Amino acid sequence: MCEQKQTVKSRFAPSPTGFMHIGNLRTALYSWLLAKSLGGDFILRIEDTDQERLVEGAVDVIIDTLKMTGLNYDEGPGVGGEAGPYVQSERKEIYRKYADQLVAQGDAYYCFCSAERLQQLHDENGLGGYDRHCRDLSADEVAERLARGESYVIRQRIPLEGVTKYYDEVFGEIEMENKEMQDQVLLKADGFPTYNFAHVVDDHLMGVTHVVRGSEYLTSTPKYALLYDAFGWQRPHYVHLPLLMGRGEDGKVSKLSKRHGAVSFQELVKNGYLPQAILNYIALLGWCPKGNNQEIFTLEELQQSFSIDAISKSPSIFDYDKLNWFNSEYIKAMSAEDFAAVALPVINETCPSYINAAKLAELLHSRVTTLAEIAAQVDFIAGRLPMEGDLYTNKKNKTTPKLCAQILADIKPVLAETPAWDNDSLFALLKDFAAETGVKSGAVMWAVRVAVARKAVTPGGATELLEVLGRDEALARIEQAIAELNA
RNA sequence: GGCACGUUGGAGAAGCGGCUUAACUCACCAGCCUCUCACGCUGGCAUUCAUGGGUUCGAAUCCCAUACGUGUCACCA
Repeated sequence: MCEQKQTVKSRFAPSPTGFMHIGNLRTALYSWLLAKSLGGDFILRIEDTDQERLVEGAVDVIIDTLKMTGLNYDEGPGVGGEAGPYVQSERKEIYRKYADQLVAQGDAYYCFCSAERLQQLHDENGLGGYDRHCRDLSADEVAERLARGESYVIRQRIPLEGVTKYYDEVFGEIEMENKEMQDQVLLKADGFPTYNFAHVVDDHLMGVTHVVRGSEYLTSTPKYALLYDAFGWQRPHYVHLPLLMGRGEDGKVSKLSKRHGAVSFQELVKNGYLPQAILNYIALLGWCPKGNNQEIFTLEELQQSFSIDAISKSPSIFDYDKLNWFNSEYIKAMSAEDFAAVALPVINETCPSYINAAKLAELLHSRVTTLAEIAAQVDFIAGRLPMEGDLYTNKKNKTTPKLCAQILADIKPVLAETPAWDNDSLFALLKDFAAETGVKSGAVMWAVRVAVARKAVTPGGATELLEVLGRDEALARIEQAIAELNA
């Protein structure tokens, strides 16, 4: 009989902070891709062991994000599973039990040091760790202090000598001298476990085969490996991801954070980015399909071409320019109907009802990089803008305020009488008018567009704007423009 | 400061010892298209892969050193 192959199981284990950091989302994506590309399961676990940082509704944010991005999970809050509960605060007793086992084995010990004492151990830079003050307390003393009800934590007893190594699927062999490691806290004074302990216990109990997380854990993983060894558990495959960085205004690069702009998924969505565009973009930050020559991928395509060995080791900088490009590509790829469905509500909310909203949506479709730009682009339709600067003077079309006044005065009656009010007819009409009067057609278009929009850049040309505005409003604006020009 | 990891253009990156006079994408620049802009199209943009040594007939690709960068040293995850 051949050995049965263990099914792959990966997890996403965020702490509920109230928002989904884009770096965490990418971790979730890669973790999901890894499991799914190998036909495995993906689980969601909530790491809420820090009682001081609890945020209401934060778990919903995580679940909603996974739902919106299509990263469905096979086990976790809301869907259940054999290894539940999947919320760490509900597993407190489990950790206690395993911590006790470690103490009994001599792989962990009670520490009664006060916060003040620990504070003093740190140098002026906040560096320096624990001095192992309680590491060798006698059993009697421990029992006595426990009986007295002294506050304590449980610390991991790291070997003083030797080297711990592990193999990372991305970074390869990682070695760490045991003397470099701290006797980290496993169980806190409030009885909750630390991340360092809880995730190890949970990953084992939940059957996680692949631990996918950011490379900030690269150097603490030996301690976790030691924990697996102490329990006699099989160590999981480690897959550390290169960090997502941001470049600050000072030009310095550091871990992507709020100071670099919008970095949470919901913030980006609020700013008009499409979930799939965001996902596509971050998928390519730190990973690249073999021989890549394309950029746009669906989740299914990503899943098909995903492989660990194509994950890069070097950190990558989050680039809003490229995100914008992805987003505009995704917007352009939307059907006219789908785009109208998202654009129309914005248009109807800001613009008067007599305009041709459908036409406006059509004009906007190729001109918008985020959904949030819609409102900004239609401001001149929503209401008449004040005239700013000398828009009537245009070098290329050789227009001057005087010429424009003339053109507008002449064209107004023609526009008032023309039977059809659609772009094609209007365009033909203005062309003919230009030919008849001997004025450059570009000049006519320019004069009309500026009169009607009072904006240098508009989503559409003169006749398109006329169609959107409708005859009455267009004429009214032209009349106002003539009056202003002659004033 | 100790330790760990990284280093291909402004950004993401392909490349895994000869097919590379370093793909592809974003950004940028120029031109075309054109009723402004956008879209679209065309072209340009690293003689060089952090630097210095080596190994080799041959190196961005292997080795070593240096520099620089980032991460980490919490009763936070």
